[in-house]
Amino acid sequence: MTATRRPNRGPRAAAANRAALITAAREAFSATGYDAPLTEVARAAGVGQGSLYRHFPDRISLALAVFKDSVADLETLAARPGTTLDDVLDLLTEQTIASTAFVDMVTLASASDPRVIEVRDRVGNLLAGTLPEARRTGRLGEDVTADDLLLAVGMLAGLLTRLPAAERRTTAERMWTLLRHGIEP
Amino acid sequence: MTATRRPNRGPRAAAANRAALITAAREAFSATGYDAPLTEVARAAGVGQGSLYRHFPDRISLALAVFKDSVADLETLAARPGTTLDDVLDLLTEQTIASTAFVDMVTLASASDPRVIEVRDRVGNLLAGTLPEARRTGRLGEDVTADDLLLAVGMLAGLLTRLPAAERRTTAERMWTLLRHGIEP
DNA sequence: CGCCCATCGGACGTCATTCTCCGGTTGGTA
DNA sequence: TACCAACCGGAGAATGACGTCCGATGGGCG
Repeated sequence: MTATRRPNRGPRAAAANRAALITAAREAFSATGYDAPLTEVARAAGVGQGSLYRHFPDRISLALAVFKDSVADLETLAARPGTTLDDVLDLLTEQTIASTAFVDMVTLASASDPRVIEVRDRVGNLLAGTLPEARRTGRLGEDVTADDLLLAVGMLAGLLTRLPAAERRTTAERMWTLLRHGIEP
Repeated sequence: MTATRRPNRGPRAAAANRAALITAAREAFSATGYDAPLTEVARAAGVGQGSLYRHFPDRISLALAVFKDSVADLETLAARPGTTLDDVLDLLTEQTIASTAFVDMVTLASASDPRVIEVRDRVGNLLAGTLPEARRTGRLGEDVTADDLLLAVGMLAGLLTRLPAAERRTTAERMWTLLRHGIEP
């Protein structure tokens, strides 16, 4: 019955294009920021704009595909027993240095989009899970919430976006020690 | 000798237009951010684009005119005897809540412009002047520099830019207590 | 073997913004 | 009063990004 419509030129080229787009977008987001021109992403992926917009109707769906792994990594780490708040924040910072776009997306105007909200909530939740332990061990003030932590990372990202890539790591580390000290009791 | 060329239609309309442009720009920067369309500034000032670009050849010169007062206020405050680092930071934060554009300009790409560098240095210097006292009274860690403080304000501005105006004050205060705690010894 | 259709790529229309150019206006001065 | 230099405003060219539309392509199925 060949009931299911099977793509013709398809499954191969389509998947390859999709993958190429994600890779190109990851680099563009990293280099240029969340605002990177999609036109440029398509060019770098060696793909027409038509294909780009077919696979990813808007910037958000492309970004979600790019950062799917990032969130998964965070969740895996947070789920592992013995993981502390510091560990999670370290990873999140590392991701932010590599590309501010993820945090940008979650903080930006697009933050009103349900898909983005879902992602932010996931990050918020996995952060929240590590808070009690951090409070017990005196690493975190009683009045600091998961929201505060997200805002702090948002601040950091907001600064890094404007910095030339070369200075990001140094600056991020300076500011991060400052923030970490700030959230202590 | 009527030696000096005197403007004809001039001194009056020109000065009024200039003032109107500065006022309009201040509002636009505050509402929309440093990226506010200059076209809109001209419209709001009731002035043609030609006049805008004649008075202020580029965005930076307009912004410098707008924020001249802000820097002056900071310097006046810092020069007053008895002023502490906290006082200066409070004013700077207040200015940032009112409009992130000032800090944006100093942090952004345009930061390579000599005129902008000069302004940033002035702010850096007046901050630096209050550091010794703050260290003595235990309000500031030994290893925190004036640069760090500028970066911290830059972070805050980076976050506020992305927030709807209504949430700015609350968020700024939360993050600011966190930062202030962070710079303590 | 040849048709068919899912998929491809990029040309194109739209829109927002920047900045320039130039004909028109005005008021001080002779 | 009449001239004209300085100033005015806005039309519009240039740029760069977005998102759509459509003719071309080529792999699978009959």
